Amino acid sequence: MLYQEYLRNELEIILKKIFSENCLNKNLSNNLNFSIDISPRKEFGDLSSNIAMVACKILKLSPIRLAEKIVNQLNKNKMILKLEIVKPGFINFFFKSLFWQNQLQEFLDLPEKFDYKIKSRKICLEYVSANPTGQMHIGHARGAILGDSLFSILCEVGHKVTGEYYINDAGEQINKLIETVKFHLTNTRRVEDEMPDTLYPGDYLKNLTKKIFKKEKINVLNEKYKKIIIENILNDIKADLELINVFHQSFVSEKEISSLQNIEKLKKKLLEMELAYYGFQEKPKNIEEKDWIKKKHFLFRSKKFGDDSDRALIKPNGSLTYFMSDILYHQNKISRKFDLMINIWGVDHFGYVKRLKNVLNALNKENVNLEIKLTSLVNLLKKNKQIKMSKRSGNFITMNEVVSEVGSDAIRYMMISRNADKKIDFDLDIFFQKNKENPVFYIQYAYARCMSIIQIVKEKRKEISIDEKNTDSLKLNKLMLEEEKLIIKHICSFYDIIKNSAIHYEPHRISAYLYDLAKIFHNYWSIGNIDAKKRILIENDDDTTRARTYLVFAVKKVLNKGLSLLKIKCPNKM
RNA sequence: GCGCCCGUAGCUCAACUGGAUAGAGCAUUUGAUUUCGGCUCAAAAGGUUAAAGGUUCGAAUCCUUUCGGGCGCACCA
Repeated sequence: MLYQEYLRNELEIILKKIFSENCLNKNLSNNLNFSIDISPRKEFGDLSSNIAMVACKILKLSPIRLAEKIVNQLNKNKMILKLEIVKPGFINFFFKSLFWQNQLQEFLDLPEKFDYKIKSRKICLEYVSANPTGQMHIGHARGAILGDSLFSILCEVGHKVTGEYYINDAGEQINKLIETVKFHLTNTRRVEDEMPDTLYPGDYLKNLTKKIFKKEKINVLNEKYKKIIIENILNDIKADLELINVFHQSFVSEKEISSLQNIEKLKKKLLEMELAYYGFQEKPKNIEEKDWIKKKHFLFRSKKFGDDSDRALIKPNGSLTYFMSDILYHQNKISRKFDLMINIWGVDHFGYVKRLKNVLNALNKENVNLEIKLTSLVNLLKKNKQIKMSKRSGNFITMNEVVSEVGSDAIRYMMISRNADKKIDFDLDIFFQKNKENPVFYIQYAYARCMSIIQIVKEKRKEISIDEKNTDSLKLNKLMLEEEKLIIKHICSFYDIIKNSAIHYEPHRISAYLYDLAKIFHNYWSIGNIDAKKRILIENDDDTTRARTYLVFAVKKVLNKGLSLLKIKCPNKM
């Protein structure tokens, strides 16, 4: 059992006992959320816990007094070298070396599929969902990679996840797309400037039109052609996504979901439940009186749920708003019986979050579990200057271009290494460097070093004869260095990091963890340069070499698994 | 005008969701290694966590106010 689980169990048993002794229901202790951490400082031992401070209130004891009680019980534990109680009430644990050596063995003995002890849920994870009206840009990549990484992580801990792409293949933006293609069909020789600004600018659609229609003369773009155009764009998007290893299991078409029948059904339900009505929309606060044209819409009673004004569902011309089609889509998801829906949206959709949740909760009797993760903006930097992006002129950097410059690994790392709600300054220059400043290089280099050790042992030190499973004559008591203990501690917390990353939907915890592990491993490596006895491979000392190589196996395993979860390559050589 | 998010070292970011003296990388200064793998390692310096108040054993984290930045608040996406 890894130390987190082990120590938690021990502490919980003790706590229950103390609760009973104090005539309290021992189950009260179940809700206590105490922590077990790697101690932030050496003086604080190997591990530390705040258990006494968290539990003291219910027990009406001072934290120190409670800590003493807990420590008294723990003293019987043979693996513990020393226990200390510090100031406000922390308990610091000092374990025997044997304990950590055993932990390494435990870690490598774990089965391939780790049991995270999480209740498996059926999850619909929606990401990307870029409109099929143009190419992907770097902002799309952020949502795509966050979504895709979350997909891996949620699957890893045991959830059943469907990665889904919602195709906005209906509505206004598609009309605009078709108009743009029509323009290119009939205006082949005109210069860009003459393009009306109601159309999508840029060369992409111009070239696409050429590619699809070649020299065919088309007068009317019927449904068949519309479909072909959208399919072509969608295929380009999928190809771009593949470049950064992003995939979906399910593609859902807006057009199919928002059939007349479904619309009528939803309209009827909304009216019956008095959630919607036909009426005039209020003038928004940021619009001048003179610019405001009063129109009659089909409106959601958003005010009832604390919104400033009621929100349009169906426009005067009968077409759907984005909001309405989102309701249809989510009702469709709900009918597919997911335990949880997670959406990755750009922060510009922020305004919809509350009202979508409100309408879904009102429409459905059962609680709707919808989690919406918003991603902030991405700024591209080159030579310390921001690369200007102008969607209006059509001159924006496509994701494709960024991939061809820095590669998929760099993009993937960068996009998940920051909390979603913070903007990213993506400095492309960093990823051309082959040094510590480039975090991807740094982590991959640690992995390559592990592989190098393993390779040397296999080829030049055959007498060592070791692999992950062959642990004959392995003497882990040779691992006595502080650096080795630190690595073991980190490695054994790996699965907790993944678990927390899944619980909070935060992949950046994994990238940060891998960076830390790479750091302490490089450190371990380099102390061998100062003191030959501390090298991993030592002449004339097979036992130590074997034990240290075994540790390297563990580091390799973690780096490999971590990088694979984030879909970043693990190079054997660099 | 209203709502939400953000503000942490000169720069780019962490901080296990309320824990100990707020940590990393870059840049700066100093040293080690160039022999398992070369852009690797160590040390120093750098902070009133935007500001002020409050909550409690304990606050970057929670509450209130102010300042600054971003986004949203018809339609369009």
